[in-house]
Amino acid sequence: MDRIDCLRAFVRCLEGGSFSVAANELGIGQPAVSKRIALLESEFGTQLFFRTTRKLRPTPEGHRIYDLARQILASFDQARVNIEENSLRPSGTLRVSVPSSFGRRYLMPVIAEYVRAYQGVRLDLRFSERFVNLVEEGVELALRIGKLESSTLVARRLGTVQRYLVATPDYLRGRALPRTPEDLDAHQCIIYSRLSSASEWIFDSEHGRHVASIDGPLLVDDADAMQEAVMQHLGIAILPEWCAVAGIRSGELQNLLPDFSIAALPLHAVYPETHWMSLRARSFLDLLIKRSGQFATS
Amino acid sequence: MDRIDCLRAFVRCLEGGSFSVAANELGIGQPAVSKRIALLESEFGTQLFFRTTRKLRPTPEGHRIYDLARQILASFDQARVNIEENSLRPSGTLRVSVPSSFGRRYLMPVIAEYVRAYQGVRLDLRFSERFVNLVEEGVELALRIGKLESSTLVARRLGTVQRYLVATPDYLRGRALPRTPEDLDAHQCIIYSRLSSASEWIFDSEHGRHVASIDGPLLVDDADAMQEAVMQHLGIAILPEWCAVAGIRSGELQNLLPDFSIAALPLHAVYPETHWMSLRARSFLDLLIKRSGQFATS
DNA sequence: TATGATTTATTCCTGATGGGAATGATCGGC
DNA sequence: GCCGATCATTCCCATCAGGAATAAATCATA
Repeated sequence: MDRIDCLRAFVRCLEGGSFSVAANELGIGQPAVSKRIALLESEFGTQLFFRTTRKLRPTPEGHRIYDLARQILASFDQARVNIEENSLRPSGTLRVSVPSSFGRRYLMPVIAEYVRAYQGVRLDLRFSERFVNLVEEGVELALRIGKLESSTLVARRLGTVQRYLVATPDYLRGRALPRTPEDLDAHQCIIYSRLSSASEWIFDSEHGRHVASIDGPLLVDDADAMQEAVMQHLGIAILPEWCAVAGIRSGELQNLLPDFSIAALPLHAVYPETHWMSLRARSFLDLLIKRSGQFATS
Repeated sequence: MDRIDCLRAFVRCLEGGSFSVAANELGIGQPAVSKRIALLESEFGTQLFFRTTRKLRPTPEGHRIYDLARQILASFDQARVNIEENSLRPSGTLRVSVPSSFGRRYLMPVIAEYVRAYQGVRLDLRFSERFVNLVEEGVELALRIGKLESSTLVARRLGTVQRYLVATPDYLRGRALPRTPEDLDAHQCIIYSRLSSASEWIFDSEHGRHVASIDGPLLVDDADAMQEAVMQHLGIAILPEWCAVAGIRSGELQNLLPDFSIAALPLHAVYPETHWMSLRARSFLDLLIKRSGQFATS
C-alpha cells in the first residue's frame, strides 16, 4: 500500500470529516479509505481518529500527523510539479559530444539557434574526435561521422559528408598530376588515422572500384590539422567538405581526380537507448534533423 | 508499490552509486531496486539516472528529485519519530469523564498523582453525571458508577461504592426512627433520579429482600446536592460513601437501618474499544487500578 | 419504542502486483 | 578474449489492494 496515498486519504478524511466523503473525492471506495487509515495507524502505532459511525475527530496524534502529512504531500507534489514544469520547457544541462573540427566549423549556427531558442538549457558542448562512452560521461547526444561501430546506442542518420581529394598548387608544382588513383602511389599522402583503412584509399568511377595503396609522412586524427598540413604543401589528403570546399573555391586547393568519387561519410546523431529521453535532448535532436541540410547532404 | 520506499531506494542508489549496494542496504533484491527506480521514472516522466552496468550518474532531474526526496523522507521519518517518542512518554491531551461529586471528593488525589507523574499530558477533566458519548466528544476514558447500560465500550471494574441510608438527628427528632424498610413509608425520602428505581429502595438482610416504596418532595441528579438536602434536614437519603462517611463519623448524620444492607454500586472505568489505546489513557487507567483501594472497596 | 437512513468495519473474492531466482546483456579489467 | 560485476528482464508465486456485500452502530424520526 502506498503510504503517500495513505497520507493523502488521511488528510482528506480529516478535512472532509468523513471517510465516505474522502473516498468520493479520491475516487475510491469507502472500504479502501478505512484500510488506509488503519494502515497508517498501525504504521505509527497509534490511533489517529476517534470515530463513531457519525462523527470523526482527530486524536492529538492525528493532529500532529496532519501537519507533517501536509508537508510531505506538498513536497511530493512539488517534486512532481518541479519536474513537470521543467519538462514543458527544456531545462537542465544538455551534454553533447561533437567531432571537433566538424563541430567548430559547421555546427555553430545550429548551436547558436538552440541556445537562443531554449534559454532554460545549459549546453555543455564536448568537442572530441573520440567516440566517448556516452552514459558514463552523462552525454545525452553525440554526433558521429563515419561508419558506426555496433553498440547499444540508438542512431539517427542526419545525412552524409562529402570528401574531396585535394592538394595545393604549390605541392603539385613539379610533380605529375595524378590522373588515376594508381598515380597516388608516387605522392605524399596525408592520412587520417581514425578511419579504418589507413593504408589505402578507395575510389569509384564508372569503370568500377579502384583501391589505391597510399603512404606518406604524416598521420593525424584531426581534420583541421590535416587541412593545415595540406595548406603547408605537405601532400595530398582526403578532406571532408567543410575543410575542402572553401579552399577549392578560392583556388588555394586543387580538387584532384574529379572523375573518381570518394565514398561520402555518414553523419549520425547517436544517443543511449532510454525509456525517457529528456526534452532538452529531444529538442536538440529535432533541431539537428531540421537543419541537417545546412551541414550535410542527404 | 510504496512511493516512500521508492524514494528511499532512489536516495540510497544515488548515495551508494549502485543499485546492488542500495539493495543490500535496504535488505531487498537488486531487481526490486530496478523496479522502484523505474517506477519513479515513470511517475515523474523522466529519467533519473544515466546508467551503465558499471556507473550510475544522476541526471539533472535526478539531482532535483534527490533534494526533494530527502526532504520527504525526513518529514516522514520525523512523523514516525515524533509519534514514537511522544509514545514512550505519554503526551497529548487526555480527556476523562468522571461523575461530578465522586470525582471532586475522591478522585483528586489520584488526579494529582497522575498530573505529577506524567508532565507531558494535559489532563482535560470533564465532570458530569451524564453518560456522555465518549468517542464523539473525544473522551478516552470515563468513570461510571452504577450498572452499565450495554454498549460497545470496554469496561474495567475498579470496585464498588458502598451506600448508606442517612438523615440528620434534627430531621429525625420528633419522628419515629425507622426500624425496618417498611417504616420508610412514613418518611420524607430524597431521591436520586439517575438510578432506575426512583420509587423504591431495596434492602437486604439475613431474612431476605425488602422492597420499600418511598416518596418524597425532592428528586436530584447530583450526589452533592442530595447530601446538601439531607444536611438541610429535608429527609432521608441513600448517600454514597464519599458523601456519607464523614458525616456519620462526626455525628452530623445518623446511619439508619444498620442491620439492612443496600446494594453497593459498581465502579467501572469504561473506554472505547480501539486497536490503539493511547499511552496516556493506558497509564491513567493503570493508575486508577493501582489506587482503586483508595476510593472503592473491591 | 421501532424503523429507517447513514456511516464505518469486516468479510470474501478476484485481479493486480511486488519480490526474488534465474537468465540475459553489457561493460570494464586482466 | 575471458571473467567478474552490474543492471534489465522474465517468470512465478505469495501477497495484497480494491470493491461488493454484509454487519454493526448511531442518530433522527415516526
